[in-house]
Amino acid sequence: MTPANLADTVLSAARAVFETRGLDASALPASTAVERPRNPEHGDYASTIALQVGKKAGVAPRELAAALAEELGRRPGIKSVEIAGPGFLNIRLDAAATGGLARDIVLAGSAYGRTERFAGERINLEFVSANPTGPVHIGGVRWAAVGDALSRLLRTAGAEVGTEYYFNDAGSQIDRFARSLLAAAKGEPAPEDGYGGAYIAEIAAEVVKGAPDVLSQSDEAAQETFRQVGVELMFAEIKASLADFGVHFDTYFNEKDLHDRGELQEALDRLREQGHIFESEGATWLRTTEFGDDKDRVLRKSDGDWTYFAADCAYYLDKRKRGFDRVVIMLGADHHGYIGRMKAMSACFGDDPDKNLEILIGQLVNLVRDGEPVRMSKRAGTVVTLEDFVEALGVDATRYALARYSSDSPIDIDIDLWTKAGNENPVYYVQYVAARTASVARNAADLGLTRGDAADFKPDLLTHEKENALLKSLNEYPDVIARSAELREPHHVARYLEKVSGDYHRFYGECRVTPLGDEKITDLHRARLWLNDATRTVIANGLSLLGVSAPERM
RNA sequence: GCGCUCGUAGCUCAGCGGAUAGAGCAACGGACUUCUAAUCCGUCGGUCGCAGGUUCGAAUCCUGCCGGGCGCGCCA
Repeated sequence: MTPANLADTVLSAARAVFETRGLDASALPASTAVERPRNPEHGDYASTIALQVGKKAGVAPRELAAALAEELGRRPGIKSVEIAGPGFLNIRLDAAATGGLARDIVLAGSAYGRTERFAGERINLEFVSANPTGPVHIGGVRWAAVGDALSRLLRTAGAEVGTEYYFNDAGSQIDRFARSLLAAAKGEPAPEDGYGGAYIAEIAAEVVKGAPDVLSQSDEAAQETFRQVGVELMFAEIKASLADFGVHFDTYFNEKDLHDRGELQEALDRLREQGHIFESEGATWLRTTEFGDDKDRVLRKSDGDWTYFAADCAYYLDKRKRGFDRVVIMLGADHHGYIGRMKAMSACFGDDPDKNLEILIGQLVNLVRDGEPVRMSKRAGTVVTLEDFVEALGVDATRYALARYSSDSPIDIDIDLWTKAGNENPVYYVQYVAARTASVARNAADLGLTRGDAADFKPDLLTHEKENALLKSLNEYPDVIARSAELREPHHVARYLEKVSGDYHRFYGECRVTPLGDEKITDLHRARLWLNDATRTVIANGLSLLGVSAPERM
């Protein structure tokens, strides 16, 4: 029995009680949940439903709880129900009902944890979105890890997800990039407003290698070559470093296409139809203040040029036209000022900004060595890059470290901590369970111990306190995923895996899986092997959501 | 000034309106002739920033204040 099943059972028992007592069933919630009490004396699971609906239904919570306890106690799989405090229901399950899940988990394999929670929802996730003027830097790194994990989470929870990287290779930033390349190729110092760092010289050298006569051209023509080829090289490098990091995007979207296809004008027309456009001081404005923004925003400047915000509008409209119900954009904390205008823009299109547009803000990340933030990259000069992270920690530790914390909190990633081989390093702690379960399974196979047929599995043998705790944790996995996906917070998955890891290590310490010496193989050994393998399944599935490997050996 | 965000153990952080607020680190003390000790167990450690409010019940929701971070352009 899963927690979700139990919750349904509680609700149906409540309905039965309401019916026999002639109570108003509208006081009951559409769905309920059971929680796992901290204190083991409070049972395997607890329900607060009597507390929640007692008053509404006009019955004292304890009285309602008593009736519910009686009804619930008759349901299959439930060993006992006690009433505690003001009306808590403390529920204990039959060992077989809990233990049976170990088999279900093993048989489901990599599909364990999948739900249909978000079935039918089309969600667009945009993250990283750095322009190709340099390597992916620290601001994008957090979202590369978190955004990618979120996309995997949402897919596992049943959503149809499109990941997207938005860039602009035509703006003034790119001009500065091109001028910087040209200067580097000519051995001149970087322009005052240009880009520094060794990568500029490297890219410039690459360009010259591919087009040896470039420096004999006029500065104007040369700069154009550097712009085109340089952007191509830079973008290839960005994609390669993201790929090395395990991150792939379904769509790389160039702002230029919005211009070429006239989508900015289309967005403007659409907004005008909705009645939110006005002209002032020669410019064209969107009245975003109508929907709570601080000030109205210019879409088209008095010189006729489009603003960046106009492209944002067109891009949003483009995503919506492609059928995405939810447009999710992940930005760094320095961009949180955009939320107001973006939400208002969505409303101006006639959308519901609470539903159709989500903007997630990620706080700052520091890479820390010896207690001091690492500020500079060897290659990029002014900032720390994705490669710096991976070089310092490796892919697994980097992804785990970034996905482990709420994006709302600024974090320091300590190089010493995340490269340690010990339980103070969370990624090792969790991966060690993957290795340990694999090792136990190998040893079992060597001794001729196999799980046997699913039909012969005896879940009621798993009665040890540590077995019970581990089973309950494993059973929470689908709920953790669904909740994590709903909140857009992958860090819950990491925290959950750490909890499962602790439960497994404690189980391992007290419950021997493989037979000792010439001990005979028993049903208990086999039952524990099911539990061992179920643990490996959950750890492997969870780590894969975070893009982290589940090694067989360490 | 306005807006967003954070404030929980010495440190780094979890915490779904529920019961005695948790984990890791640090400190101290234990556990390997047996499945990986990269592990486990125990001890120590709290005005959940402050003050009100809502609630049967608040770290959690609301309001105000204090403190830290960030943002407030016809820039990109």
